[in-house]
Amino acid sequence: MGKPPTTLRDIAQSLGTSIGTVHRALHDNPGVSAATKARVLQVARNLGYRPNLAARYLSSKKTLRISVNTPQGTTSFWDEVRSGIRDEAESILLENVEVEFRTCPTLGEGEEEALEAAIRDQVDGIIIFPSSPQKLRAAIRRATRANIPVVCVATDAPQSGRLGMVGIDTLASGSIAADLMGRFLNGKEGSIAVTVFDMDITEHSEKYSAFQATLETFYPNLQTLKPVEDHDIEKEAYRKCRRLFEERSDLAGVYVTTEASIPVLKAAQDAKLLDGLTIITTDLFPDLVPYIRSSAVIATIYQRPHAQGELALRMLHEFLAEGGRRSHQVALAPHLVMRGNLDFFLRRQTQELSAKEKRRAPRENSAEYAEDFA
Amino acid sequence: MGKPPTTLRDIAQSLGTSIGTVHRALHDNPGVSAATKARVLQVARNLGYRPNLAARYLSSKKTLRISVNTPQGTTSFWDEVRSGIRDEAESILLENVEVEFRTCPTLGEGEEEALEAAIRDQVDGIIIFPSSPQKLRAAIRRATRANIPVVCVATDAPQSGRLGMVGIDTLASGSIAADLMGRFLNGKEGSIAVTVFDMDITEHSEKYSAFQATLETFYPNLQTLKPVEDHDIEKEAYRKCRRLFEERSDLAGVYVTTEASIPVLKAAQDAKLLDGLTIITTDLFPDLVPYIRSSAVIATIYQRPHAQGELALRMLHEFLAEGGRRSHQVALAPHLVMRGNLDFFLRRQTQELSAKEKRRAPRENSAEYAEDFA
DNA sequence: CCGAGTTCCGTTAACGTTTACGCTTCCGGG
DNA sequence: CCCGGAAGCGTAAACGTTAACGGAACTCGG
Repeated sequence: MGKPPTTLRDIAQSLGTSIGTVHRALHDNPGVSAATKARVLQVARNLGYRPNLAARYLSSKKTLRISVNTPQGTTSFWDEVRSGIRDEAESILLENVEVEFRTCPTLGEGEEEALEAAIRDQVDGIIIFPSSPQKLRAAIRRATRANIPVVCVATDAPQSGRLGMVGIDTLASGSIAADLMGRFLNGKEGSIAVTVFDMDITEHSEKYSAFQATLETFYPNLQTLKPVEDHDIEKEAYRKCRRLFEERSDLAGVYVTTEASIPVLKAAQDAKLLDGLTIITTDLFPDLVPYIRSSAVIATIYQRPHAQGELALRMLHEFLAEGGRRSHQVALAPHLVMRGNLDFFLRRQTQELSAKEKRRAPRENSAEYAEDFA
Repeated sequence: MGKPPTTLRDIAQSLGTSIGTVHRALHDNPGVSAATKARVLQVARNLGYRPNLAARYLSSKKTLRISVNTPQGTTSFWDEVRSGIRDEAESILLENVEVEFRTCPTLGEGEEEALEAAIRDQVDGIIIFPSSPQKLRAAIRRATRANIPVVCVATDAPQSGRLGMVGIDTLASGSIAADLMGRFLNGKEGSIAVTVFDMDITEHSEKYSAFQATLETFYPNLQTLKPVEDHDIEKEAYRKCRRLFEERSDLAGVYVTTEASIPVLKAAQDAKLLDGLTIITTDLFPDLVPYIRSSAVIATIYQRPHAQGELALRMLHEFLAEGGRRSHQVALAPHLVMRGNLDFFLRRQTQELSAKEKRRAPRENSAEYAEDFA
């Protein structure tokens, strides 16, 4: 149980070699013959060697540089993600993480260039939002080959070799939206519109089909319409929705799966449907608040950007520090925001975005603290 | 920006004294005069000294022992809390945490004794569920005076000197329950029953009043009844609810704020009201699942026990390791579980409870890993 | 005035890793 | 034969903290 962990010296001794050689072998640095290297690796495995991180950090003192490649964004979503990353970086015990933000001004613009820049800069890890996964696949693969782990936030980039990804569980989101929609409409008949960014994005098509499936099973009197793709372009969203609203007289509700809910709401307003429709949106940002308060938006599904940022950084750091232990696919459960609990989330959001007063707060009663810091 | 942090040696040099003296002064160990101690403390503060945790751990190698005092529980809630604590303990980078579980077989039985035992054992920190805060107040104060930080989970113990607490935000819970209740009942009139453990517990009275307030503001045609206190005694819950169900013919819904929903559901069933009532419960455990599937329970508010456990341990560890930086009052947002997303939560629950396959999972592509561990 | 006991403080060896440096051995070209 | 260089390996000094030991000064009873 409590037997002391094996060290480099243990390995060296059991091989009759030196600690330096062992170190070189384990890090495949030059200066070791292939034969000894193999023997070292073998013994290390047998003895169950695991590096002592405290010693490593103390000795090398090299800080891990990680690049955060995210878009500016039109809502506060990405600000929250970034602040989650920052918070997590600061709270790491070994203070050896340094984040560099490479923020793209507009969605999709210069994403690949920013990624290449990060690789060129030899960062130790990358957190990225792949707005169009297939376009970035090659670049991500290049990073991985350059031995830089990449973690995706919010959207996955399948078959890109990325280390992992953290996002919202699409099934949980889509299903709860459908379930609420059905309940709120309470037996009414009609059709439901769903807007997405693009059905080519795995997450979006998954959300859509989860919504559709749940609605079909539990509320067969409601019918899910074909998805409206808005590509996060305000005009496109407005135009397509406006048209839909005028054409479908049996429309009962709308589920906006992306952060682009404002143009949809404007379209509903202009079509004089804002009060008649049951609208469920996604995310939470200032412009949406009045709609929630007035009940025009009955509920919104909060994708916890702050938590996404925290987890992405933690995943990357754990991997870089000890060689990856945790699961590399994190699907968060979304939060549900309605009129009643809206204030709770707004308070928390501003807290997380400023995140100043929560550190170094005055203390009450602690000798340890007095000893160490006073 | 990147100037090197101050070390013990820096302090010693700037004072013309030795590193040993500085160490003794900062830890108020015996062997330093009051005068020099004061000077050391002063200089340390001026130079902004912060201990290097890696060096500390490397040198002392003492493991932090923390005691987890929780009840056995009738649902899986406490199992999940404990497994969250275990997971977090294992994932801590410096592997210096050791948890001792002191589980009380029945609620409230031997709680104080277990706490005293932990203090006697000289643990470094305690995580506790104070089922009746006022009874434990004195004992918690004793722990704090013995310099053992105490963190409360799920329920707070006010004015006990406890280091901090992590739980579910009561306002967010109560309000969302009310908001959903109102929406689901969709304009119907009637009264709503609310069951709690005991109105003396801050959390429960807060949940109740949040529910009541939200319902009153947004759904004035619904009326919140006086709370039913069940004290987590099955018979009491059944009896009181059964009586209420027979007396109030205008009853439209029930909100169970505790994990003791089964007796309430049984009472509703026996009163032939299971289909007529809109029931919102709390927590998620196997016995509740069929009720959710059958829609007898329309929604349940999941209090995220696993996350509570993780955060409690993290709070304690951060405090012990670096002298407490984070906020010491954590209020989590609850999750909403309905038919649609039920499976997501069940899957995740079993995953968290077993928590074996997620560690040391086979890897795909990592040189770092190969180097260090292979 | 001497030894024993305090009080206060300096010194030093750990802890496990990284890194720079230095020492062999071996090989090919002059 | 000797020199330059490279490949392979050992050595040792860091990194910042803890903890044990030792020594100087001072006190006090005998």
